[in-house]
Amino acid sequence: MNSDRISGSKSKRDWVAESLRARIGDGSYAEGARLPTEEVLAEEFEISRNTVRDAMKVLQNEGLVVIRHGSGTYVRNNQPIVHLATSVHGYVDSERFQRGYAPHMRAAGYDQIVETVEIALDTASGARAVRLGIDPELPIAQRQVVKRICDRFVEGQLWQRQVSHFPATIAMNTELSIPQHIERGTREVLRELGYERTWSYDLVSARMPSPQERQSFGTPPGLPLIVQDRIAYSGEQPISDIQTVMPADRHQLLYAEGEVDERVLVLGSDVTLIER
Amino acid sequence: MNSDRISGSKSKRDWVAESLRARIGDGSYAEGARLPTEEVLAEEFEISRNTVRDAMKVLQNEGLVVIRHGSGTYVRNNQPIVHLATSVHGYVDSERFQRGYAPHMRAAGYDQIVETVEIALDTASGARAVRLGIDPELPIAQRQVVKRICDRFVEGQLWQRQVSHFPATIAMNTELSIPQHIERGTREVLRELGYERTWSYDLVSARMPSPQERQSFGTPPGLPLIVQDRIAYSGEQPISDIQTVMPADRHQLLYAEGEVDERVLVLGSDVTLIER
DNA sequence: AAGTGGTCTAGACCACGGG
DNA sequence: CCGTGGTCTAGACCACTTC
Repeated sequence: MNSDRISGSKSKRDWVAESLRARIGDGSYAEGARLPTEEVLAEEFEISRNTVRDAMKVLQNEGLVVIRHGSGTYVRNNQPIVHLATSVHGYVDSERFQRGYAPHMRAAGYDQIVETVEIALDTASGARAVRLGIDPELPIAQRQVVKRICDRFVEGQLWQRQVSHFPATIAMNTELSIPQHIERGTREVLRELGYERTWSYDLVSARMPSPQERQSFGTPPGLPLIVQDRIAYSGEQPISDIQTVMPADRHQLLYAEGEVDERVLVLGSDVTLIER
Repeated sequence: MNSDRISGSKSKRDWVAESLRARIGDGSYAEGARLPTEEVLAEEFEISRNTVRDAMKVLQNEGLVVIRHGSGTYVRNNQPIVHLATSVHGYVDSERFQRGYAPHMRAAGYDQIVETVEIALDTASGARAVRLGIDPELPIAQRQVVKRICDRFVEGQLWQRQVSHFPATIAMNTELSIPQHIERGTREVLRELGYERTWSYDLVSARMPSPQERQSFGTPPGLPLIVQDRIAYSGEQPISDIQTVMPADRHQLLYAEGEVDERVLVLGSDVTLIER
């Protein structure tokens, strides 16, 4: 049944992982199907259950399987949920989620799109201070920023988190420092305050979540987060740093040169443009 | 010494991981320093070595420590090598690395920038076929693509890998299907072939590397890859899908609305623009 | 209640690196 | 060489889901 392990060539763990990987690849274990139990596999491969578990962890970290406590180990469904897109010519406003994203998600059959807003006063330091045009060496009192945390829930689960930072000199004692949804968006509020956005850039990176983040997002181990930082300017003055954190299995970013047109529709119907 | 574990509140593994995390956080274990051996920690926490190892794996997956076989476990150095940027208005050509990136890396003190080129004939399927405007249902013979694999090495280590796909109808039997560096870039070759780029978009995602990729890149466990796909068009005809895969600890993508100017220099001196 | 994965142990032995 | 982490085992018991 099993191609015998060439003794010494690799560890049992890797041998088992490779065997299972092959079975998943050729469809022996179909998508979504439950794998044999650890005990059964241990017998089949004539190794201890602990070693089977090690192999399972390898597969889990590759995102091939999902292990469910008390239930079994399943071949991970291909993540067809790829979507979300943002145009560099648009503006990822901290609270326009409802207008662009939520309707799309609802159309896709998801309900219960909830958005919560929190406010915190924070001190900018390091890279974020620099991006907001604040000298990180200044005393704390002069490095204050208003932090707006916007959590988007889909079906009761955290879908993405957006943390916006505004220099306190701009946002303190304005609508921006009130923990309440702003229907017209923070960009408009900034404009009314005399800081019209004239330029912006995005920084995109990826990292693994902390244990708390993994719990918040409900993501399996081995799933990275995409982090997008959009820094906006009014002339030479940085006015906001909007950070969006998204699990990589449900999000993909789209950046288009010039106008986004119907050609991107080849990607499928799941392209959402936030703000044009 | 240790804050006693509140029995039952959490697993020993998490308790130990948390303790070590705290020590790393407050500097008890400095950056780059070696942690006590697994055996010593097992004694200190009065648990078995296996459980210590489980805790170590947790920390490793968070990117906090690096475990070196035969040597010890070390607090991971912060990766200050963040950089690389690309402008959406530029064109990430499959081989312009030398002109934009290599000089920058050399200026930063890195030497030995090597680029290798391989060619393969492949069959497009699934999402990639769709992006290249090829019906995935067509017979294999009509779904052929020329695949150009471009590996960039820095100091003998794989730094990033670029895999370009061109429809075979365009690239077959042209300079594009010869495994040799193209100094003027593939964009120019396409133009000469009558396919001038008129539009493009990027898809950015992140995922964990496969075991082979981890080995190629020499990255530690728990480090994701950033994947950028740039799809270029000539009119309505997709002409290339250039995929760049980069470890997330050494790369960050920069997308700017309008022209990139000196304002991004606040990010530091490590901003490289590939092709304007 | 039965079944499945999660935690933990004690110990043996292997593989790698330079304390 | 010695010390370090890596692999593997057999088994006990716990936690979760419901096959």
